[in-house]
Amino acid sequence: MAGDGTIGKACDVLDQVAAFARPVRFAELLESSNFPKATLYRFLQTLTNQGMLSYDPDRQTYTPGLRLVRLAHAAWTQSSLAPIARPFLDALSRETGETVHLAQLDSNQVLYVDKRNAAQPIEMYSQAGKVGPAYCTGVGKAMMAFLDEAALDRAVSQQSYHRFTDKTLTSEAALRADLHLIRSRGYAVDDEEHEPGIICIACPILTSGGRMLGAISVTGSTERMNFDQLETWVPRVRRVAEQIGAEAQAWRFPETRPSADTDRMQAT
Amino acid sequence: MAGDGTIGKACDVLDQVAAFARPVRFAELLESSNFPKATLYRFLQTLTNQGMLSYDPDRQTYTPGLRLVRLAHAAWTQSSLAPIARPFLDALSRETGETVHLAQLDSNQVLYVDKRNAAQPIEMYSQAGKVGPAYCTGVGKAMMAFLDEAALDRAVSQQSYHRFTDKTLTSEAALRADLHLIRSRGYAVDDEEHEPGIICIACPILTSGGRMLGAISVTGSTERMNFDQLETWVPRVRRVAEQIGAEAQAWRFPETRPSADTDRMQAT
DNA sequence: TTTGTAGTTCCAAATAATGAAACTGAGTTT
DNA sequence: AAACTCAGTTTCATTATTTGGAACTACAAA
Repeated sequence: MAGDGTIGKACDVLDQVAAFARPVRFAELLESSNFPKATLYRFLQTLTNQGMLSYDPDRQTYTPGLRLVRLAHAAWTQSSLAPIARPFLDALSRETGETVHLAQLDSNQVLYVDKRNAAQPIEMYSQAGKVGPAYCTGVGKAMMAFLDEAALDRAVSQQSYHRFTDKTLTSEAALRADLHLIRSRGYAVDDEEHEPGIICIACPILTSGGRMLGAISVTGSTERMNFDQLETWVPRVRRVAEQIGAEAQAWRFPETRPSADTDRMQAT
Repeated sequence: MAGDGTIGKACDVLDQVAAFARPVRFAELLESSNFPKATLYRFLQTLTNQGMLSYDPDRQTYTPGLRLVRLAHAAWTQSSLAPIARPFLDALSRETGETVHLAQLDSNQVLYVDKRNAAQPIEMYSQAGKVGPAYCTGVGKAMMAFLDEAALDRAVSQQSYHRFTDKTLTSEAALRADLHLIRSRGYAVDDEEHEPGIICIACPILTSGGRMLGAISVTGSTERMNFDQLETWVPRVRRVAEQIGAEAQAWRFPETRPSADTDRMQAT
């Protein structure tokens, strides 16, 4: 992808290891990368040494390392969005009784940053950190619709347009039209475009200056409800999104921030 | 710390940004680093460009980037421990009704990888990814006790020995003695060594070859229970630790692993 | 023993990182 | 308005690091 020097290459290697959804051997990585043997080898050494990768000597495999978990923790708690949004998600989840998501845009994909699940208790990293397509999800479209022109063009052109269901929008033109509608209306819907039976409404989170920070959504299933029922939540979701946006903006210069991390650790 | 070339330096910068528990300006970073202006500047550029950092143009501040969250998700799901341990933690939490932790050792600190909270619902990243001291926590001591000699020496010498409470072990000698006991007995206790009123028992997770993978703990408070009551859980915790160890080992070559990630996404 | 496969090390050539110094530009003081 | 800060950005000759073909090792299978 990008190639800013040594650091860029190292990041590529990290992504590659992460892309295998399992512990991976040197040879496999070598095959799927353009790096020469020795070069890749040294990268793996260095990254392992740094804790960015972890190496299992028994099985001779690499996986993404624990240091990433540490750093991601910092990313989450320092983010200008997730910690602020947390209590709002709690409330929205309680009120609606449905699944609630907080997402941000990361290289034109949807990255789920937090979640409240209707049924089960929250599931740690196996939820947050997950990525999904932008062109066929509520949060994805809500976010793209509020990008500035240049960024929107880039985003639209970088979608895969894979047809997940009959209703998936599979062309730039169709997506653009929907985004236009979303922008004027202020919220996005996903009408089984990603998964059959799954519908959702989503609102963007914006600063007063109009910068798009992320999106929140409420998801339902066609088995339990129809679209009209789901759409009754739109005003509420929009208000919550506005509140989050306002609070996020308010932390202009936190100086001392009431750290989302300060909750008693009590862990031993 | 370590300095393997450009990559090591880049990782240092990431850590530095993460260490400020808030969005941080260029000048602040410059002050707290040894890098010359231009060098640091270029690192920040590149890392931001790569999504490892995120830059807020409004406030001119850097924070750890979203790409880290994505990568950490992969680290968690691909880890040979966390996904396997999950159902066991659920069970242990249900049975004991107490707070349960899964931890791994990361540069001789305790890194909490998963958690079940007695009272409240789970708290996302603000829990997993957190780090703590090893010399005065149950999981920390349980893990150190089962390191090989060289690694143990290193670990013991790298603790800070800050006195958190009256009961904190504050010397290498005292810690070594406790670790010796722990090793022979098979479990560790934390008797208010980290926080007053907080007690805990912890068992290491080992492969059959004796490699230490992590530890689990059950935590209680002196207000609700005494040590004897808590220690009745030791056999159970030990058994769970053994089971996790066995399963972790069993995934020698998963080929297709029943991915902890396969839970229906249903997110839009 | 030979052959093959997977991983590791070497070192001269190619490339990228370095950092002092100069520059910019928005805001402030004289 | 000119001079001055201060925070951030760019330049470029020098320096240090990365690079990768090829040679090597270790082990397993034929």
